[in-house]
Order: sequence, then C-alpha cells, then structure tokens
Amino acid sequence: MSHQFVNSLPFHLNRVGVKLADLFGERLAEHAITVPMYRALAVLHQEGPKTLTELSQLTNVELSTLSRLVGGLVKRGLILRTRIEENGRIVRIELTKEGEALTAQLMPIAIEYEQIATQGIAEHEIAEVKRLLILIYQNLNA
Amino acid sequence: MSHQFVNSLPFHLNRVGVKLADLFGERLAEHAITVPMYRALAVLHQEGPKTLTELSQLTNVELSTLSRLVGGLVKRGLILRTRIEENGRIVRIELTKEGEALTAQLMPIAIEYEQIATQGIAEHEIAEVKRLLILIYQNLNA
DNA sequence: AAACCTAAGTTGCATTATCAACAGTTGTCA
DNA sequence: TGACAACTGTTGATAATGCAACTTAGGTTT
Repeated sequence: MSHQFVNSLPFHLNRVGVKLADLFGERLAEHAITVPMYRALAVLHQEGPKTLTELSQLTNVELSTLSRLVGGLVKRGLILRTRIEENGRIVRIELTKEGEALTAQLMPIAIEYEQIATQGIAEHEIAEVKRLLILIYQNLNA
Repeated sequence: MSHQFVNSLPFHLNRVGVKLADLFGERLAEHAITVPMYRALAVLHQEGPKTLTELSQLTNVELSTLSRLVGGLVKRGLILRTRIEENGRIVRIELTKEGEALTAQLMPIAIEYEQIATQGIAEHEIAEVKRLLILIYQNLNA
C-alpha cells in the first residue's frame, strides 16, 4: 500500500495532540492558564525546583518562550525565580504556595481528560502506547 | 500510583509530536514549506479538491490560519482557490501541477521520518498504536 | 591574570497563530 | 416574497512563537 498521509503516525499523533490540548485548554482558560503554562506548573509540582533549561526540556517549550511564560507566572505570584548563589547564570524556578495550590486544583482536570481520552481502552493497552511512544521518542533523538 | 505528569499520555503525545514536527520542519524549510503547509498539501494530494472547512478538519489547522496559509500557497502557484458555481460561499482548493510536483517531492521526506521514528518497532505494534490513537480521538470527540 | 571561549537566560524583531468582527451566500419559514 | 438565521470564508487587531543577537557569568588556556 502506498503512503497515506491521513493514516500516517504523525497525522494521528498531531490530531490527538491538538484535540486534547484544545479541550484541556478550554478548561484551563477559566483559570487564565494555558496548556504550556500547565505543563510548566505540573513539572515543577512533580519534580521540584528546576532551571530554565531543564524546564524547557521537560516541557518541550522553547527556551525563549518559556522565559517569558515564566516571567508572567512570576508576576502572578505562582512561581519564584531566583538566581542561585553557586552559579550566577543559573536561575532556580519553583512554585510558590499559591502556585502549588493552583496546580493541585488543575491536576484533577488533567486526569479527567486523560480518563476521557482512554475510556474503554484497557490499562495494558495504554501502557503499551506509552511504551512505544517512548521508543519512538528515543528513535527521534538518536 | 499517583498521577505523574511526565508519565501521562498527553505528555508523551506532545513530546513526540513536537520532536517529529521539529525534525521534519527543518527539512521542509529547505523548500520554504512549514509543517502545516505540508499537511495541507499532503491532504490535497491524497484526497483531491477540498473546501476550506474540510481541509481545516483534515489538517487540524484553524480555519482563519488556514485561510491565510492557503493564500500564501496560492501566491506561490502551488494551489488553486476558486469559488464554485453551485454555492458561492464555498471555495474549492486544489493543487496545481507545480503543487503536485512539490508534494511528490516532499512525501519521501515524510516517509523517511516516519521510518526513523518507527525503527526497531514491529509493524503490528505501530498498527496497534494507530488503532488506539483513533479510538482516543473518537473518545475525545464524543 | 588576560584573553578567549562556552553556558544560561533574556530580549528585539519578524513571523505566525488566534479570536472576534465582518461580508457575502444560502437556507428557512412565516 | 421578505425577513431572519445559519453557513463559509476573509480580515483586523492582538497575542504567542521562534530565531538570532545580546548580556552576563563561568570556565579554560597560556
């Protein structure tokens, strides 16, 4: 069979990704939070303080974009950004109490949409998809 | 186990999607084509003439964004945009000879990256991922 | 230690995307 | 038919994005 774009892996990946971000983004908007912002908050919540570069890698958000995004969250009191003593170039980014609280409030919404997305699909099948997505990611980075 | 963002399905989807678009986009740039442009070209190549709304749904590109994107491709002589006779609102969008030629030139690059992405993964596993992505998409639209 | 190179973030600028308002067509139904 | 509603697409204003240049701090080499 010849290559069919609308049956290609990138097509399906993009379609699901866009749709998911769309739906989730709608709900986040009620809290004046965007999807990239949520990714940053969730990573900080889960992994603790991070540098900008680390956060960029973990969230797949461009460094310059992330820099401004973080700036906005700092202004809103959700994030703390401080130069560390040991190395004046590096910035330590961490959630404030308010940031933690908001993130804790948003996470159930994320879980809700993940559940909607995986309705009627067996646990092991989802695990398999994740496993293969990790393999694919590794392939792309090799 | 509690919910872990960096092990969630959305995280993996986004990460792979961004990376793939990134790599593919680099190659497309040599032809002054962006990833959304390619999606439009590929759909038109595969499915034939489409209206703007149809194309928007098939490519997951916002209607207004797509309108301008199409405008650009028209200017470059890659696609044809004409109001149809039966219904003056609707626009028929189709590839020109040049558009067909360029798309035929770009498709091998897309195939190349899909192959890189799926290296070392069995055919039936990829098929399974696609099947589940389709299910997930249906869940999100229900 | 001076000069030079690399690393981490930030910012300016140009491009792109998004939302909302609009314009033009068609459909409906009273 | 006439008025109104819905559909299809475009455009204007604004915001988000990304690349490249820049800034500041550290590291290296001699």
